[in-house]
Amino acid sequence: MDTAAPPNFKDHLSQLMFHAVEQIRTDSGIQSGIEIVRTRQTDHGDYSCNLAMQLAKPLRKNPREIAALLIAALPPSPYLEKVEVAGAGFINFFIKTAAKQACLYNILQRSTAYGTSDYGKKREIQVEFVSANPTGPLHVGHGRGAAFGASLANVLSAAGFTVTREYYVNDAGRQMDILAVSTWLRYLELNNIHIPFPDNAYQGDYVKVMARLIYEAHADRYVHHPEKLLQGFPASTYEKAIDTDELLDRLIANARAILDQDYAYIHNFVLTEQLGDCRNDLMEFGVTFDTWFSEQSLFDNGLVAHAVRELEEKKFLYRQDGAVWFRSTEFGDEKDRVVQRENGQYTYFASDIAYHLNKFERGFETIINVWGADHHGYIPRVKAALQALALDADKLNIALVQFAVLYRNGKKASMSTRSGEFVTLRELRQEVGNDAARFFYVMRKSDQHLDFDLDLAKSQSNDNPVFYIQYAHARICSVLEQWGGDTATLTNVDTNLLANASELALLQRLIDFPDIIIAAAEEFSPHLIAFYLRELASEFHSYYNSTHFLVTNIPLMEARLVLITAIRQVLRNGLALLGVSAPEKM
RNA sequence: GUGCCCGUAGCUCAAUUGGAUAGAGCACCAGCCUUCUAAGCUGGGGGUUACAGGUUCGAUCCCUGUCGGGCACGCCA
Repeated sequence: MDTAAPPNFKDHLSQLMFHAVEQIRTDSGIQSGIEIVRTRQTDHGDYSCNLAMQLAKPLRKNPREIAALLIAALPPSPYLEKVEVAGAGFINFFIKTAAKQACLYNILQRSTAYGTSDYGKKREIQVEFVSANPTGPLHVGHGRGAAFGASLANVLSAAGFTVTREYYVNDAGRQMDILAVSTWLRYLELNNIHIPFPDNAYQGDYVKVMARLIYEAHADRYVHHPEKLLQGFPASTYEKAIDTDELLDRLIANARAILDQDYAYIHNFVLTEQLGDCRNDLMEFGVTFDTWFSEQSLFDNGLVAHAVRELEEKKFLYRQDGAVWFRSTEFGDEKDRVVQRENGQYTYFASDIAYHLNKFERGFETIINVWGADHHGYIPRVKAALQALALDADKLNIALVQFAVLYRNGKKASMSTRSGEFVTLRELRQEVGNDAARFFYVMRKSDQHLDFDLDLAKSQSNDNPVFYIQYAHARICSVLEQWGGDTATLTNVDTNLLANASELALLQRLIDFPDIIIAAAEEFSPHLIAFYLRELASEFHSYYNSTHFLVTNIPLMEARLVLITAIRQVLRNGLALLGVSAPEKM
């Protein structure tokens, strides 16, 4: 067989078509990148091109006629069996079986690198995802963003982009102050000082755990004049204000004043604790980051003030009702937005402008923000700010991820904190396992609501797509183990013997893998990988049931072993993109 | 009320972004294990792509309207 690795057939055909177009019409206006698609039916060949139909109007000619001209002008190719005009003017390409068979060695040789391409030309892409406030454990909603973002980043990287994975840490805002005060109140309780706990402070048990850690390490070291905490709030009014923001803000202000330097200790302690927990949780989930970007650093380095000043100089700010507003309506937003409050505090939006300005200054060619779908209303104002700063807002892509709804026993599992049903990502992972969680989260298009069936995710049955795919991998491992040889020795095998319909279909499926990765990268759609793997596994299981591999005819056996070894490799590589393991035994 | 997203088989979802006869999995019915893992396979029925128009060689996809569902509309993050 031919030892030279065949090219990507899509790219190859696209180039052939480009040359053909140049032959028949030099002023066609077509530069390159002529679209070639896979066909759905085998009698339409392997690949197809609709260019003739698109040229029908400008050339004022019958599309079938144009197709015939294009085919006649096509440069010769060693990989093509035949080319046909079909239907309304489709050009259908049939690839030589030998050329497809030659791809098998390419898969084995490239091993874990098979499927990767240089499509992205090493262009720099940043994917920012999760970015949950470090004020408590990650919940199942964050889980989908984590799984989606991690898989997307893997896919982009495999498609040849240089990817930076980033987590934006909201360590500067009011929410962190609320957590610090909540923890201090719990700590005071451990010191037998009981102040009614506000309804809108952090209620979770993890707050009590942090309080106990401080108590055990420092005893009553941080008990300072708790009576002053109620300043401005006599007991009678306190009870009434138990669920108001005014009370919370007063408690924060008083705690800062009372604790002074020690406030920073508690604030820093709870931040470190929660961020560490979050990082461990994600690491166990197979989700890692290159950069943990601190919101506080934007303030410390003067970047927020800098960004606001830029907007000021460009005349996009004005003062009204004591606050400073950004004229985002000039760029299509529904209303203008406050960047600095009446009390002098910058809004979250202000630091976000600085953050995005900083992202652009770091030189990324594409920036992807993975956000929960509930943030969609926030997009116009961020893009407006970028435009106001004379930046190319189209470089910023927002991937909205819809919520996941958990189902147990066919019924919605409540997600409220009180119910005791699971709310945290960690509990989900413990119940269904990391593999099922990672796979189920990306099994649907990200902008679709996800019904997460807990019972299905746990079930070890053919209904469970994760096990179905992993089972295909384990079956191959089992066959190869019983064969007993080393797959690395399968180098002089006559792959021409792989000629029946299911073998040819599997070959083409394996050849599709790099194109699937590119499509998933282009469309920010890792679910395409999940669907692809389901189909590959399905075709393999069918093949397995119809064909015996370990036959006495040695050349035939070896040819089939080469094929299933290649399938195993693609299953592994695909599962790796999704962060799912490929067990050798099940 | 205004804006964004969505509506595909009984259920959960695909459909190479405007292509050829709209596909899978559950569920239902009928079959396949003394042979490499039955966590598997084979066959069968199931559709006016919410509805009504429009654009063109061609529409699940684009435009308009209606109905239905979700989300967002703060000097919160």
